[in-house]
Amino acid sequence: MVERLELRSRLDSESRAALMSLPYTRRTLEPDSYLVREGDPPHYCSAILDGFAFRQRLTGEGRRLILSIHMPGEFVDLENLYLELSDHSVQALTRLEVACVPRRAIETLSNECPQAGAAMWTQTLIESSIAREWAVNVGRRDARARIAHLLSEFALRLETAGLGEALRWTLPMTHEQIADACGLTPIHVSRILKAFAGDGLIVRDRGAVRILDRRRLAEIGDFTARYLHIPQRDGSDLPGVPAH
Amino acid sequence: MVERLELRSRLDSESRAALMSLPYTRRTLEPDSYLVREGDPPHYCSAILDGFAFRQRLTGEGRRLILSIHMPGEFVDLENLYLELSDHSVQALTRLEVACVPRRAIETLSNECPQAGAAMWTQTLIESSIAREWAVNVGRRDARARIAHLLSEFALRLETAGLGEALRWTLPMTHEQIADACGLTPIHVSRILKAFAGDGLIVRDRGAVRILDRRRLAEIGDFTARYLHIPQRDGSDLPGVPAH
DNA sequence: CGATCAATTGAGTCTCTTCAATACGCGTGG
DNA sequence: CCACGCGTATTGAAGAGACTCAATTGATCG
Repeated sequence: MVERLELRSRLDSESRAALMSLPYTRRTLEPDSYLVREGDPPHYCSAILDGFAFRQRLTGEGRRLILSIHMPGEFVDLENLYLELSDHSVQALTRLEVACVPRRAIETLSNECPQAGAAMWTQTLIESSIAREWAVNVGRRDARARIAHLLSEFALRLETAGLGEALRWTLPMTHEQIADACGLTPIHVSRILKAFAGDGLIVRDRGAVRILDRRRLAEIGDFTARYLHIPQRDGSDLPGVPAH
Repeated sequence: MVERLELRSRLDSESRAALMSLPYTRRTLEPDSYLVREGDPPHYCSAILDGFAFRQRLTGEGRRLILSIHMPGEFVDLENLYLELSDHSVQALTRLEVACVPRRAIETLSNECPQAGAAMWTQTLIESSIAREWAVNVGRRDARARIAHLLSEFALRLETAGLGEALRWTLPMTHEQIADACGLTPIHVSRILKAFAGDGLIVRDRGAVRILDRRRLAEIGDFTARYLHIPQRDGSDLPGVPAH
């Protein structure tokens, strides 16, 4: 189950075995409960087995920005591996199953098996890349594009994780969460989602958003996939993303 | 000269020696010239010896967001070490002296000397943390606070690099660059800087901003230092930052 | 069947943007 | 040394996108 973590890096069997033999404890978390709290020293890194999580930071005035969404197969909190104190929180978006690995075990692994370390390092680099795109999104796009971009990124990452059909392309976020992910107010998010629904791009059911037309959302959201650094086997386009 | 890179990580003499013996070539770049171009495969990682650089990304509509500022003693483009294509550009902000290290040499080093690898990994984690804060800044603060935050971060990092006095606390950015760093227009930046100057927080000379009152800027900008992960020897406050 | 939380709708406001014109600083060349 | 040109900064006025406030609806759950 922890194996599909490293889709993106070449691992030999030895590294793979080392990763597989990491000690862990399984935990289940309810929505909104904290995996990591801002200001805590990090003791564990968790790999998501099932469900979604998100990262967030608060301003001094108590305003929130959601920084990223995490899916099954991803490690959360490798970001704090070598840092003293966590600079942000990680919370469960849905009911969440995680495998908690002691931080020390990961440090030891990456010392003894540089290839596995490089694979994890690579994941943190990809997450930085996503963070940069996120900043561009909230900093330089209008509200429609921000939301469309969020949906597009989610859809493509869902697909990459092999979960698109299974979850029926449903983003389990409330308007308030979407607003905090895009630097908007929930009221404005509501209006824009309504317009998207009217245009047949999405449907809304029970506080979640189901994606219907990825292609058009990608256009509206100025979405391109390069920043996700998804390995390309062949030269073909990624689905739902306009050519370059 | 490359030695001061690793202020934040504990390195034994062996790792230090390995880092010091990395092969490199020295290059000088004029302002605005590219160190890394979006879409290029990364062949080198550069350590800044003198001057400032910045990272940027463009939207499909050609709008720019500046993602970070880099100072002497920092590696740029470790971010692309294990990635196929660069997802952003790095440009010289001022005249720039860099030491270019072949990517392969760094990979080899981090395989053979995990401690040095961890030190570099740590630097990339800190940069992600800065990127997250940057996203919060453009996503959830008003224009005044964004600019004040940018100035505060710059001031503290200058100091950490030991360059505050030497450079007289001067941020060598045009209004347009500040605007692109904060997700604003240069016109609005101009107005706000004028107000800051009127309040005695800064002075402007020749398209650069000199910082006068760090403490007040930090308040206005909702600036706290945790996200920079600057190692604290003693329990004392960082200068120019309000006590938590 | 209230209670509660999320979403919706409308009206008015404000920050920041856009557009346009002008001024300034600085290097170049006459 | 001054005129010219260019990039950057400034200023004003008008407009737009997103926000705030407030009231209403809707869904879910005990």
